[in-house]
Amino acid sequence: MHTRTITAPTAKALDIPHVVMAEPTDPFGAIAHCSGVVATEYTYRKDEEVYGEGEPSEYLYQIIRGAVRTYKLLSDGRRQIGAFHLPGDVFGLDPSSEHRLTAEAIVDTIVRLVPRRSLEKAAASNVQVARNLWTMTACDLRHAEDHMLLLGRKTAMERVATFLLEMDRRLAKTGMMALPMCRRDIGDYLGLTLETVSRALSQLNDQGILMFSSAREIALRNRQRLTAMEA
Amino acid sequence: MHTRTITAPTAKALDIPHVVMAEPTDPFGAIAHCSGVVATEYTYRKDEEVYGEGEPSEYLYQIIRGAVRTYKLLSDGRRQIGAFHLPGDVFGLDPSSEHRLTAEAIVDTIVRLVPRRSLEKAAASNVQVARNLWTMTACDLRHAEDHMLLLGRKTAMERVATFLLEMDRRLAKTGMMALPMCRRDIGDYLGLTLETVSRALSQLNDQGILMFSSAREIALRNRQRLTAMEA
DNA sequence: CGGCATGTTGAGTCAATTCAACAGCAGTGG
DNA sequence: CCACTGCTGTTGAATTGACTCAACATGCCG
Repeated sequence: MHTRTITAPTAKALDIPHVVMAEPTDPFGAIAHCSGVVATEYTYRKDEEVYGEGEPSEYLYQIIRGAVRTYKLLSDGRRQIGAFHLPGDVFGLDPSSEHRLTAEAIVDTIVRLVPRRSLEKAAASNVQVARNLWTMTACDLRHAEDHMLLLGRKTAMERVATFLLEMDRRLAKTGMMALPMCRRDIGDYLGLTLETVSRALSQLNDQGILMFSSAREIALRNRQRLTAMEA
Repeated sequence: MHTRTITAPTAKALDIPHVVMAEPTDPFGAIAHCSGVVATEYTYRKDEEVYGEGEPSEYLYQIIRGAVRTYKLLSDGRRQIGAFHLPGDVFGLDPSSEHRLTAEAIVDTIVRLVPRRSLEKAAASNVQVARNLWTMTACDLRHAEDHMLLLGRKTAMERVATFLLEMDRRLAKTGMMALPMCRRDIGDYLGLTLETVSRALSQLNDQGILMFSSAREIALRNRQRLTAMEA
C-alpha cells in the first residue's frame, strides 16, 4: 500500500484539481494547512474497510480519488448506507471517540488523512478550526435530515429520481455520470431492493428521461421531468 | 404569552429540577452561563409553530416543560418527523443561517432560549463554547444516523419497538411513560401510517409486552422481549 | 473462452397501506 | 346533568407497491 506523508507547508500543492467543492469554502483544506497538522495519503482497495462501527476514531479523511460508502448493519445483515463519499468529500469526522458507522471503499480509493489528535489540538487553540469541524458535522446532519425524509416518506421512483439528481450534481462532469457503486449499494442507500432500483432505472430509460452508456454510466436527458418526480 | 428574562448570573437557579440530562455534561447549561449570554423563557401553545423551515435561525432552544416535534414536508403534505424533543433537550441549533426543519409544540411548552448572535460571539472567543456547539450538533447527527437505519431497513414492529424503548429511556420516570404525541405523530416519525402504529401497539399489548393505562400512558412489562424485537 | 459478478426482467407474494366503520373520551353548552 | 360534537384511537377488509424468488442476460477478468 502506497503511503506518503506531507507536512503542512507543502500540503497546498496537493489541492485536488478539477474538483468543485460542495461547500463555498473548504473546511478540510483550511484545517490541513494549520501548523502542526500533518496530512498523509493512503490507498484502499475496492471493498476494503477504512474503519468499522465502534472502532476508535483516529483520523479524518478526504477523498482524493475513488468513493466510499458509510453504513450501519442490523444483526441479520440488513444494511443501511448513510452516505456515499466522492472526491473532495470529507468523512470519518466523529466528535465522539468512536465511529458510529462502518466505512468501506467502493472502488480503489486514495484518501488524504489527518490524525484526530492534531485536530483536537488545533481546535483547542484556533477557533476557526473548531468552527470548521462544526460546519462539517452540520453538513452531514443536513444530508441525514434530507435522507430521513426520503427513507420515511418517498416512493421508490421518487427515491431513485432524488438519487440520480444528487449524483448528477455531485459527479457529472460532461453531462454523463459514472456511478462507482452497484445496484445493491444504491438499494441499501435508498431503502429499496436492488431489483426495485433496476426497474425504476429501466422505466426512466423507457421514458427517455435518462440514457445508459453502460449499466453504471448514465446521462440525464431531462432534469426538469426528473425534478418533478422527486416529490 | 409569559416572557421572562434571565441574565447569566442568575441562570443557574433555573436548572431544570428532576431531569436527568441525556448527556453526561450539559452543553446548553455551560453555554447559557457564559458572560454576555442572556437566556429568556417563552411559552408556546399546543400545535404552535416555534420556527418554520427556511426561516432565519435566530435562537437556540431548551425545553423546560412540554414537547416539540421537528419535521420536513413534501409538497403534497407527506411529513417526516426527524425528532421529538423532550424536557432538557436542546433544539434549533443550525450552523447555517436557516432552519432546515419546522418546529412545533406538541403540547403547551415552556422553553428557555438564547439568541444565536450571542452564541456566535461566545464561540468566537471561547473554544469550550465552540466545542459544545459541535457536540450538540454531533448528538443530533448520531440520532439521525440511527433513525435512517430504522426508516430504511426495519419492519413496522421493529420500528415501534425501537420507538417505545427510546421513549421509555427518555421519559419514563415511574415505569410509566406519558406520551405527549398522537398516533399520527408517531407514524410520521417512524415512516408508518397511524393505523399501523396502532395495530403494532395493540399486538404488543395482547402479548403482554406492554400495558395501557390510557392510549398515551404506557408501561413496558418486558423490556427484554421488546429489545429482542428491535432487530 | 469460460467463469463469476452484476444487472435485468417476470411472476407470485406479502407487509403495510388505504378506505371504512365504529368506539372512547373530553370539552361545550343547553 | 346529559346530549352533542369533534377529535383520537382501534379494528376490519380490500388493495397495492415493493419484495422475494427465479431465470436469464451481460459484461468483465483471468
